[in-house]
Amino acid sequence: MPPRQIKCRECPHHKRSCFREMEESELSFIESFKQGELAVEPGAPIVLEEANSPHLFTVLKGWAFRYKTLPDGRRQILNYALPGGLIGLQASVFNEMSHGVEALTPMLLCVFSRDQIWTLYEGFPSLAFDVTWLAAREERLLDEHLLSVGQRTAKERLAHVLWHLFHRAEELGLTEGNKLDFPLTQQHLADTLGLSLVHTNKTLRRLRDEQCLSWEGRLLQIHDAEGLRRIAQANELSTQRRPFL
Amino acid sequence: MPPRQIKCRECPHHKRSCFREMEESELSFIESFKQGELAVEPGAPIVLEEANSPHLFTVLKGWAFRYKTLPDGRRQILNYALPGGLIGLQASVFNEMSHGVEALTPMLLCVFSRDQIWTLYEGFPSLAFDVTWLAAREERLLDEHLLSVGQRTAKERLAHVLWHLFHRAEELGLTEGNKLDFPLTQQHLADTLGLSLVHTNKTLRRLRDEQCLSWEGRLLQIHDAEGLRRIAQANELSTQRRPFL
DNA sequence: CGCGATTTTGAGAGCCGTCAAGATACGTGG
DNA sequence: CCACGTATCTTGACGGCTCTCAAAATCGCG
Repeated sequence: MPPRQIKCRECPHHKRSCFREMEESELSFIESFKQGELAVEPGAPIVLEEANSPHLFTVLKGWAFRYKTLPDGRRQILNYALPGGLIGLQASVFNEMSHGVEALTPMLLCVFSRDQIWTLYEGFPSLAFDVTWLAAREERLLDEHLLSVGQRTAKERLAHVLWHLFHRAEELGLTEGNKLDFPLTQQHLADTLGLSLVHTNKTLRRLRDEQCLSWEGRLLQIHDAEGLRRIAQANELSTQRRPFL
Repeated sequence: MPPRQIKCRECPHHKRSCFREMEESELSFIESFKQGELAVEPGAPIVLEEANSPHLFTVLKGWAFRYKTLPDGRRQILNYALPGGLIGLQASVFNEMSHGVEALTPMLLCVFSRDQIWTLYEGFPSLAFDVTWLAAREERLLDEHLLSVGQRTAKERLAHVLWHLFHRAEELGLTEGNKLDFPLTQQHLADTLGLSLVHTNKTLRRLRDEQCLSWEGRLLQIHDAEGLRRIAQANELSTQRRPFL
């Protein structure tokens, strides 16, 4: 299909309040940097775990997840990519990927050539800094996730991810009130939290029984966000404006 | 104490084969960037979990660990910092820290002012790229750690960290044959792996009984590295040369 | 020599995993 | 519109890995 090129300076995402404003010169540089757009279907691989993709992506629309697997098949979901996320930075830096990325919903990706990243560092220090910013953000999310999997109980973990993902979606305007179109299955949650599917299901039931949330089909509703936060012992989150490439 | 300034261009670390070579201009820039040196004692905090340190550090000597804690005191160790590691990048980028760092051994740190990081991005794209490289490396280590804590059994986790840390130390020339001066306590290992101290101890005993390793006092000896790797289902590691600031 | 930190071992409990079976939902083809 | 297959969700029973509690041994150090 012929990619419908959206001009970056007209990109609706740059106008969202959760992203920092860009200067005209930055926008036009990114535009020249952009190779095209890519649409992928749910379940489709965006990067394979062993492969060495020559591309760097920005998420324009949809959800994806990053994961690693052990030789015997056990899978750990590392993080989720939502609009504004960068995919494939590790490959750009190391020339090799050590994790896979798979789409959860229909997605629209902005494609960059990873060779060009060097010209970005040479020509636009402010954008180079943004790339580092995004890498550091991913690191912080992983820190928080690791704290969960290592120290929290099953109930705490579940409360934490759901609370966390809801807030990330909310920042991006994907929610309506306390409602969210939530594309994960319970298996995804289990692989995210290091729990079995069965135990995830039973723990979920307890959270529902306690009126914290409801989840039917793809519709997730958070009825007691503060309760979830308390259960998870989570800190309030700081909502800084972030870069969007 | 008056910091004994080692000139970067004479810094012994830059000559190690695991680090990339730097150009004269890069070295002299880093030198101007350097504020001084800091020595810290074992157990001393380098960055506090809530604090907002104005500094960015490079490890010249010694071991430290990064951690997060829950309000009720449970602690998760996120990663270890060895010579060549960067400490405080998140603070430089976000103006806030979300984890603490504590020294395990006597350390020597190279101190930079985090305000200057911007001039680095403007003046030296190659060094800016190096900062991103290091951030992406930390991300990859966290990915691997999360896979461990989420999916591996106690025995597999223990085999994996010990194997992993031994190799990192080996790269840096801190080992002698299969011997390593290992500064962690079993409590550190437990908090790293998300296990209780007691279970960590018992699992360690099994690895010793199987002749995989021995550990007396601070002396760790790996007798069967390949066995550890097999138990952990770990991939061989790629030893790319990496930047050192 | 004595005290605190660390390591070690045993006993019992509980959180969570595995196994198994059914229920529900959804897309496809007849 | 119904039959059917696949994916997902749900629930119960049972087992085991890991936790907590407790106490003793060992080490490091002033």
